[in-house]
Formats: sequence, C-alpha cells, structure tokens
Amino acid sequence: MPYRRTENVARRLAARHAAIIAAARDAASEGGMAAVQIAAVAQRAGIAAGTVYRYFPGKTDLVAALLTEISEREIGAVRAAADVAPGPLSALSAAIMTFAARALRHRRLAYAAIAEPVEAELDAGRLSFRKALATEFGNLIAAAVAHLPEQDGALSAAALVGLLIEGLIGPLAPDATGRERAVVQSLALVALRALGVADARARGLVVMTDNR
Amino acid sequence: MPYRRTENVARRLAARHAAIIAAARDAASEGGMAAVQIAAVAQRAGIAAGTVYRYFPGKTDLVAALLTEISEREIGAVRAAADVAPGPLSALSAAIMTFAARALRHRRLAYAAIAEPVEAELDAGRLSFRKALATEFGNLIAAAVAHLPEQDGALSAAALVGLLIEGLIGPLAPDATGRERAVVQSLALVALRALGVADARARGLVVMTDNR
DNA sequence: GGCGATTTTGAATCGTGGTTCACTTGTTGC
DNA sequence: GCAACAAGTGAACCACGATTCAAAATCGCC
Repeated sequence: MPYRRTENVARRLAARHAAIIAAARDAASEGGMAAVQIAAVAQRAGIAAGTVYRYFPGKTDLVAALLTEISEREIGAVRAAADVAPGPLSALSAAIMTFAARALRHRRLAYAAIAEPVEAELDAGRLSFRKALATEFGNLIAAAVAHLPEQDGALSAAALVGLLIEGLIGPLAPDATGRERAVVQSLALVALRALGVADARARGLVVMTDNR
Repeated sequence: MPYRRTENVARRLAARHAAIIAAARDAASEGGMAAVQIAAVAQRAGIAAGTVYRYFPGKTDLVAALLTEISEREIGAVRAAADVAPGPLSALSAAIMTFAARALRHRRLAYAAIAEPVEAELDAGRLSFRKALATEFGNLIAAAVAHLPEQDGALSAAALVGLLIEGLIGPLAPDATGRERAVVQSLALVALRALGVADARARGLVVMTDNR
C-alpha cells in the first residue's frame, strides 16, 4: 500500500491550509470582504482556484475560518488585558480600551470582519465573533456588578459592542488618523459611563498603555 | 398632438410609484432585504418586472427610495418627540425612547433597513439613514451641552446610534417580545448614562408615553 | 374609430463569481 | 522504475437575479 500520508506531507498540507487563510486575511485587509474571492485568494496563496476546495468545502467555510482566527486573536487580547488588571472596573476598562485600540490599528480588517456589508451567508461567521465579544464583555460586567448600578448585563453587553463598533469602525465613525489615543480614550469614557462608571477619568481608569 | 400627460395619468403614475415603494417595504417587512427582488416587488405591486424600470433606473434607486421614506418617517417621529419635550435633556431622552420604541414595534423592517447584511451598493442608502440619525442625535446633544459632561458630540452620537441599533435590532439584541417597555427603558438608561446623564431614572427622564 | 404617443409586458439576455471535474502532476513504498 | 493513490490544475459550468427590449396594450384627442 504505497503512499501513506507522511509527516512531511501533513506539514505541507497544514501550512497550505494556513496560507490560504492568511491570503484571505491579506485580501480582506487590502480590499475588504469584497476582495475575498476564491480566485483572488488562490492567486495570493500561489495555488489554483480548485485547490482551495481541497482545503475548504466552500467559500463560506473559508470566511468562517478567517473570522474564527481573528475572533480568537482579538478575544484573547481582550481577555489578557482584563486578566492583568487590578480590579473588576479596571478590567472592564482595559478590555474596552484594548479592543478599541486594536480595532483602530487594523481598521480596514476590523471593518471587513465586523461591519462591512456582505451577503447573508458569510455573515453567520461574523455573528459568532460578535457573540463571543458580547459574552466576554458580559462576563466582565457580571464580575463588576458590585461596582455598577443594577442592569441587564446581556443588554448592556450588546449595547456596548454596538457602541464600540459604530464609534470606531462603522461608517459613521469619525476619522481617527493621528489621534487614535484621544479617540480611544473618549470612546472608553462613553462606554464606561454607559455601564454606570461616572468618573472613569478621575479614577484613572482610562490611561493608555502601549501594548494595546 | 394626441396624448398630453393628463392630470389623471399623472396621478396614476405617481400612485404606481408609491405602490412600488410600498411593495418593497412590505417585502422587506416580511422577508428582509433579501426578499426585495425586482420580480417579487413587481408581483406584489401587481405589475410586470420590466415596469419597475420605468419608475426607477435600477434596484439601487428603488432601495434608496425605500430607505429615504423610512428615514424621513423615523427621523420625523424622533424630531417631533424631541420638539415637545420641556427641556434639552428631556428632549434627548424622548428622542432616544421614541426611536427605540418604534424600532422594536417594527423590528423586522428596522433590521432590514439598518442592520441586515446586504450587498455593498444597497448599503449606501442605508448609510444616509444612519448619518441622518446621528446628525439628529448630535444636534440634541449639542443643545444639551450645558447639562452634559464635556464630550465629542459627533463621536457620542455615532456611539449612541450603534448602541441603540445593537441593543434593539442587531443580531445580539435579546428577545424583547412582551417586555418592550422594559427593554426600551433599560436601553434608554444605558444610552443616557453614556452621554453623561447619571440619574435619568431619578429625574423622571425615562417615563414612557404611549405614542412612542 | 383611428392615429400618434406612451406605458406595460415578460421572456430572453447578461454579468458575476462560486463550484465542479477530467486530467496532470507529485508522492510513497517496493 | 513502477504501481497506487493523493493533491493540484484551470477552464467549463452553473445559479442567481438584475436588466433589456421588441411586441402588445393603453391612452388622449379629433
């Protein structure tokens, strides 16, 4: 029985799988979700269009994989920032600012991943990103419940996600070029006030660190 | 020279124009933006597909007209509510609650009009709706500036729009069926807090009236 | 009723981009 | 080198729904 899948081959396949996702991400970063076309992605990855279908059953799955990757990375960053914070309110603030700063730093990709118009099928993957984000913030709100006014955590979390998205990367968002820090801080203030933290600035909750 | 465009004919043409938009709205209300297809809209309006093109240059224009109509109606309602309020904060609150209550009452249409994934071209019309909404809220924020903490009005307005959309009609929004009033009030509290009104409930700013 | 102008019709056309598949190329173990 | 199979290729195919257009129906006026 010749041809067992060698270690070597398995590695090459895995690498190609990753390369396709990376190509999709690059395409999205440059031209938005509209640029994530099978032919274009394949070309970027240096393979033929048909080959993509040996790695993903369809475009939907490729986009879902891309969004999962982004989601994990972003949520990981948010969680990490919250984890090292000294208290629940500080954790909330750190999570908000981290998300905001990172979204601004990769604005086009963030827009593609979360707000750009796409056909409904692709939107499903995006929904899980938003859900995960809302859950994450919901947990932080729950953890800070003792320091916040009584509220419906799920509703607040959803509203918070919307507030951040629209304020940062949605089509209404003001141009932040060159004043990212100021925008992040302003929006964090608005966000924290929304949750019931009236004096975030005075309490030193919105100081920026560079790893955000 | 036979056939001048008679008053009668003009009226019929105008009526048909309106009927097409109404058919589009009905389609959107029932099946979302995906159901707004030329053939389907034409059938609802009781005309042939080709006829639509005598009234609108293309689908984009039809959708834009639909969104304009919705936008004018909604913004009119918001403005009217703000106009009769006794003061600037009260006006803000009334605007927020009016928008929220109306969105919940026609949730599917609101979703179609503002949040449902659609192809990029159609999204342009939607953008003007959001912009108009943000401008409206921005004005109210500006008018209340004396009663609010210092803030970037445009940023706050954008964030407010996002907060309301995601809290009410976005995919994350919790199911509000049967508790619309509670959701509207909760969200209004969050929204007002975001703008810096810490004690909206105590000040009686979130009482609901039925015409919302 | 008839004539010119306008409106309506709906089947055929078209553009787009995802997906398929017969064929070629590469890999493994003997 | 070769058999057996996997992976890769890319042009052809297909689905979908917007758009077109030549023919038919309708309209206003005499």
